[in-house]
Amino acid sequence: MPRAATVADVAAAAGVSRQTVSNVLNAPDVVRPTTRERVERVIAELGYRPHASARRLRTRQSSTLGIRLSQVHGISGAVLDRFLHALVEHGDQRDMRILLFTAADPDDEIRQFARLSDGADVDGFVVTGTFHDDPRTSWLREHGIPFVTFGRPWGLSDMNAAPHPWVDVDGRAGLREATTELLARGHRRVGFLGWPSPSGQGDERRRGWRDAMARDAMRGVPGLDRLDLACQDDVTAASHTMAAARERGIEFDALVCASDTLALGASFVLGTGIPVVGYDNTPVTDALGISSVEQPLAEVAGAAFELLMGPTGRVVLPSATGHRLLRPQVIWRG
Amino acid sequence: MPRAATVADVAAAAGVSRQTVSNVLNAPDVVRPTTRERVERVIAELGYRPHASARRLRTRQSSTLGIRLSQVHGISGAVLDRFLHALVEHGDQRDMRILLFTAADPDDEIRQFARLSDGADVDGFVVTGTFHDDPRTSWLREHGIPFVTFGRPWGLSDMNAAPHPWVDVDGRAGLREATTELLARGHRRVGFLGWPSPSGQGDERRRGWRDAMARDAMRGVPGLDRLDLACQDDVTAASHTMAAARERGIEFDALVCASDTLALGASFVLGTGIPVVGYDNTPVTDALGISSVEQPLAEVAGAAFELLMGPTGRVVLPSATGHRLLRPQVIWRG
DNA sequence: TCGTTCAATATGAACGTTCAAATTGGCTCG
DNA sequence: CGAGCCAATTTGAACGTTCATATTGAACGA
Repeated sequence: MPRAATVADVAAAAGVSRQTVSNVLNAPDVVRPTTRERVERVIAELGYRPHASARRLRTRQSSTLGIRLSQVHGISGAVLDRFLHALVEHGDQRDMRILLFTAADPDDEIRQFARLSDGADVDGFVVTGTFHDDPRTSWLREHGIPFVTFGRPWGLSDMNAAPHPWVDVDGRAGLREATTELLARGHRRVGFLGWPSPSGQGDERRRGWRDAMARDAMRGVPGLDRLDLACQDDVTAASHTMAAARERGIEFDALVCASDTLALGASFVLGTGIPVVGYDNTPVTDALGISSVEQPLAEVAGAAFELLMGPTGRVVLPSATGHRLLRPQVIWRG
Repeated sequence: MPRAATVADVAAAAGVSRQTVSNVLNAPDVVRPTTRERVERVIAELGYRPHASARRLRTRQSSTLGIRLSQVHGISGAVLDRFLHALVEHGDQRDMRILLFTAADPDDEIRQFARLSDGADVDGFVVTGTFHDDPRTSWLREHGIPFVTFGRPWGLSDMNAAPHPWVDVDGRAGLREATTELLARGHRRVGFLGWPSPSGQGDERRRGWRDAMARDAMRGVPGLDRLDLACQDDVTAASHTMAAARERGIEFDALVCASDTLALGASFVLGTGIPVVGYDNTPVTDALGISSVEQPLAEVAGAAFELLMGPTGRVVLPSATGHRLLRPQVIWRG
């Protein structure tokens, strides 16, 4: 393989200076059209491609975002998968790359933040799975490193005044929509199977179900609390919880769940007659014909870039810390 | 945030030259211990971290491997997930990074190869999901770009004389082991549900089942072919195929499958009495208590690096194209 | 005593790009 | 007709590191 062409080679072959070649690539409008065409032709002939590291060294930006590849997370691992895919595709359009790293725990993740940003490996981070009093976001903020979270900053009184940009999916709206539709289809005793409180996302989803139930149903139905179940995010636990509820004499018309894992476990007990709605639209629910709430991951990825880069071509420390709350979509099946 | 420290800063503070600082990091043994300690102390004080892009520019290697993040892959998406995780962790130890890219089809993937390697974004690639007459591997070979495949070069008469390094998991051994164990437990009519031939991996797994059946069972059992079923890799298709077989009067003691997807579909029809073994050990089988063959993905990742870098610290065009065929492990459940 | 050798460290250049500032030359206008 | 302007292009330097080579000084043998 011959040595790769450089700007100097292109410049010589086209009879212009290095800078003009650079301009053809980075600021085409300042170059006279005839010159531009000539240079472009030479670039194509030589198969010239700018050396990424040289460019990064000079411009002092890596055009790369870091994201933690979290440890496998049960049945809904596909969510991170799809999110990653969306990030990479969106990044392509913006000339950004995605670099993976792993971490054992939040502190370790902070150590990786330091390593990657000190080494100028990345311009910023996409932080997933935020939680109450998240040490990661405060660390990044203190160190002036750009980032955006997928997940809102739980525990704040006013989400709109968050100290950093975030994107999230409105699980409450998702479950409200699912429940409302079930009620519209004539179901009355629509139950909820979620996670024990407190849980940021879990409680939001529960609220969505309550919203719909309080507004629409509750005519001659016992207290909502009887239909409100919770257990660990585990298939077997979900089955047990549902079976126990039945034994206590609680009957369900339909069920909405905080996750596909719970939906799967519940559907074994409820059988095929009673509609169950899960959350995350994992391949399993697709395969089994269970309805599910799907997060708009492509839009989440787009919003993440938008918040981090704005209309500009580079990652900036966002002065106005925006946010985006996206609506999920219910996929009906069966 | 103050400007990050550079080798020059460290050198000045420690009263040595740039090169000595560089040596402390890259060739500690040529520096006198007392000097080394002094420099190391200064490095710690200043929080110096080498600038990755500058180093890459100078050394002409990116210390990065590219891997395609393939489009969603049904129920066994978790496999790529876990493989990625293993790659990243292993890469950490070798000071290598993993860069993601996406591609719509093999030709597009080749275009990405060109883009990333011309731009010196990566030193090489990990290519997954090889198939018969794979244009990707020939392209990479022709262009002198280092790579290793996860998946053997299907279609060759002699795998040991492959034109490029590869790692793969011995699915045949996995299914042989699973089947042998079922026979040892007293099952006789052990069926196989796989994919239609020809299929590299699928046929290998079928062979594993046949190995065990031919060796151990077949005393007073009808022809193997009756117990050998195939359908698309789809839960519903698997259920239908099993149901149809039953209607034709074929009875099973146990079943081994080419994938967890098939195992899932089959287990719905067979119920809980008849043991089913899947392939890939996805979270679903774990959740449902279905046995499954697990691929040693961490070892695959290790072998990939080993083949690509050898004992050296850098990616090299492997002159001797080695390979590694790893044994999977059956996870018994239920 | 004086070259010779070798370990330890220092110096200058180079990797390929873009930034900042300088140069060129055609055009307008008083 | 010359000063002034502007678009187009060029030039020199710099980003932070490591390579290749040079320099230093102490130890050694004849």
